[in-house]
Amino acid sequence: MTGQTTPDSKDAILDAAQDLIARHGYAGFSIRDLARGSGLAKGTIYHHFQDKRDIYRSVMVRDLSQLSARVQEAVAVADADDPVVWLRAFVAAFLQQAEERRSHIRALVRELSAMEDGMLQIARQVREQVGGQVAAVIEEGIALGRFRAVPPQVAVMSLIGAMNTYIAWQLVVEDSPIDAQAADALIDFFLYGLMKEENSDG
Amino acid sequence: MTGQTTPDSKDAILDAAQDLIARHGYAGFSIRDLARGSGLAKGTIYHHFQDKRDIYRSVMVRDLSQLSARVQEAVAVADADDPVVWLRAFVAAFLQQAEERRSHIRALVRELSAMEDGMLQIARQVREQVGGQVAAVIEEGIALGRFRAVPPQVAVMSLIGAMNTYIAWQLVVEDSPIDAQAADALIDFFLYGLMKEENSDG
Amino acid sequence: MTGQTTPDSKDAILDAAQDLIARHGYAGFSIRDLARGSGLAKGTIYHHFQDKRDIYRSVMVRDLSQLSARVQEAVAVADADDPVVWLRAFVAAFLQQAEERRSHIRALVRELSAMEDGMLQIARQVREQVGGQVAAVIEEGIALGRFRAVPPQVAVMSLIGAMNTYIAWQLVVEDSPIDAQAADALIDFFLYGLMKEENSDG
Amino acid sequence: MTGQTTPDSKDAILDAAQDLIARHGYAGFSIRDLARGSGLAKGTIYHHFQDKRDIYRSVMVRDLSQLSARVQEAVAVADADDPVVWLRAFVAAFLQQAEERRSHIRALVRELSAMEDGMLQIARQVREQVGGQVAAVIEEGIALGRFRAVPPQVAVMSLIGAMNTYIAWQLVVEDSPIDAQAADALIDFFLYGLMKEENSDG
DNA sequence: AATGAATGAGTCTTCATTCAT
DNA sequence: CATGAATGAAGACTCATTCAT
Repeated sequence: MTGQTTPDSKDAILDAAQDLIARHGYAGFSIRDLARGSGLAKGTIYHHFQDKRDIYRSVMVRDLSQLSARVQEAVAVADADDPVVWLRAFVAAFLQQAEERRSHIRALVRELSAMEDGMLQIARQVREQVGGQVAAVIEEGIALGRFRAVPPQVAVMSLIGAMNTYIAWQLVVEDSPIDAQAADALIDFFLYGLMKEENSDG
Repeated sequence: MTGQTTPDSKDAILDAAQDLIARHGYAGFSIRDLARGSGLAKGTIYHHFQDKRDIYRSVMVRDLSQLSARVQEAVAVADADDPVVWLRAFVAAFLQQAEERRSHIRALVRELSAMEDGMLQIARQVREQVGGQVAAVIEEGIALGRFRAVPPQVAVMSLIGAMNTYIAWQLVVEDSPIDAQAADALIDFFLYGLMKEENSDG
Repeated sequence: MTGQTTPDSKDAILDAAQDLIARHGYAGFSIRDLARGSGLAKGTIYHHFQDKRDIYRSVMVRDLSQLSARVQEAVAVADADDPVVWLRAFVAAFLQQAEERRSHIRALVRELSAMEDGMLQIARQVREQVGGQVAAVIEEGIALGRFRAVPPQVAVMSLIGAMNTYIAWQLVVEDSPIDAQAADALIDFFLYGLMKEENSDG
Repeated sequence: MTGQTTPDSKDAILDAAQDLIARHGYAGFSIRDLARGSGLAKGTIYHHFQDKRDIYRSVMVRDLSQLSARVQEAVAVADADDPVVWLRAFVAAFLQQAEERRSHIRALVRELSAMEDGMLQIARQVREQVGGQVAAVIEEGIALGRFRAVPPQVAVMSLIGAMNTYIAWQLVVEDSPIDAQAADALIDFFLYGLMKEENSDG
């Protein structure tokens, strides 16, 4: 009943493409490899997608929405009433996502600047969605009198920035896994700067 | 004054390559374009460099050292005795550098994960050099009793992370210039989290 | 009214093919474009025709017979007793046909030499049919004592040749419409060479 | 001393291309075959020419100028004072050229309508050059009182048209050689229509 | 130091065609 | 009658690189 368009091999292509883009970037992956990787003929790929760019675009759209959804979902279970708890859950989910999708992160990072306008809008949406949620929680914390009155955007940038840099160096440069303890130190530092007088969460 | 060995066309190649890499990334730029851009013949390029990788490596080495030197230089004039003043100068210099080298930043961001080991070591050196300097200043601030006792690496990551994220979104995604006020808010938030009881710097 | 066997989509394909062949020639048109142009799926085209060649052949057969029929028909109304009147009517009909089917003419011209034997036979038939008719009229004129005794084939070639060259340059090279006055001058010159002593026709 | 740019392999490519275009037309010949035919690598072809179109253009330019030059040259030896002699020489040279370059003629005929503007201008120049010469001779004949006063363009079209049609059917459709006797009849018919009272030339 | 000719593997993409549904 | 998924060969063209001059 639902418009099922046999997304069988289209997904196979997308899967293989995601992997290849993660490893070699846009310019660096070839349709030939994609055919090999997806088990389909080159022609078939062009039956499902118009372009190399079209494939790239589709992969990125799919991935960004997955990323967003997964973080959302992970955060949903946290106690929504306590901003501190929520933020800790968010950091944990975000870093875990990164850990699980190492190579994908690399691709995103690498291709960020090569993105075309259509893509960037999607990226912007994800940012606004995720960043907006974090900002809302921070504002709530301020309203509750638990956080001091800082511009929420600045706080969001600091938090996500610290995480991103940590991820970039840990996963991309050092090629070593996420360290839970380091992650804790990170959120602690952030919360200290954010909170009023009482300790982080002790 | 410096021992200039008239590396005339070698620099021309490097200049053209820097521009091209900034625009298209490693896999996306071609020797043909490089020849066109530098005004030399393809053969000549191979007379000066062994490889495409060799060109890439050379560009990155030159750029990273320039980046590092410029930040160093800008920070040198700041009052080295007051950690707060130093950190503010550092943030200003770092962001200004980014502003001036937009396209180069894009390239660095994009190519980070594609870097080979040799390159990564250079990147690591820069990080250690720059990050180490920041960490040293923070440690000094802690020793002086002006900052609270946090793991310096965490603080460094938070500061550089916030800046990077800000830069990435401002320059790469939004394509708009660095905003001095936003930069101030950023360092204020960071310093508040870092300092003991007194306000950021008044 | 006519025994129409509802060859619905077969004609749609032929129509689209005629247009495409006119524009790009045999090797230059693709089944994909044909599918797009006819509003049918590629598979459907192969349901109606065996081959790309088969499509081509069918288009040409249809077009040549249309061409022939239309000229025939136009000439039928002319006074069949006066060869001069008939020839003038023929030239007029021929040139008008060309005017109406510009692009088709182009295709025919372009593909003439690439035609396979089967096609050439059809072309030959048309030539013999049309040329034979003209030759017959000329012979009749000779018999009536109005034309001088020339080899009819030579006369036919001169007339059709002049028209073809005129058409080729006017429609194909210059891309400008048929000029009635020029057409008159053409037939006048021809008739003068053909006729005995009296003037062309006043 | 002359700017010799080693036109060695460039000519080899042009030669092979001329042959292939003659046989298969523009859309029908492939760079791969061209490489094979010229004994060079695919890359080398693109070192000398920008495009497939560029190759095509170059071949046509070269051929058209050759054609024009050869006819010119052949006609130069004829008695320039007698227009009738000149015209007979012209027809002979033109038909002989056609005979010698069968396949080339086919290509020209076939590709006429696919020609781009640049090419058409060249074709136009050749036409004006050749046609203009013929027209001049006819005008001279009129001035000398040997030909009747006809619009020279019409006469030129009739003559060249008859020849072209003859060539087209003989070489392209029938694939049989030029017949000297038929050629004679052709020019005779033309001259009769052109001349005043005396016989063709006997 | 510099060139331009040459290469062949590789690029993305389109081709005509088949076939299960 | 009609489709759309699938194919692999072939399409034009670019690649990084070599080498004689």
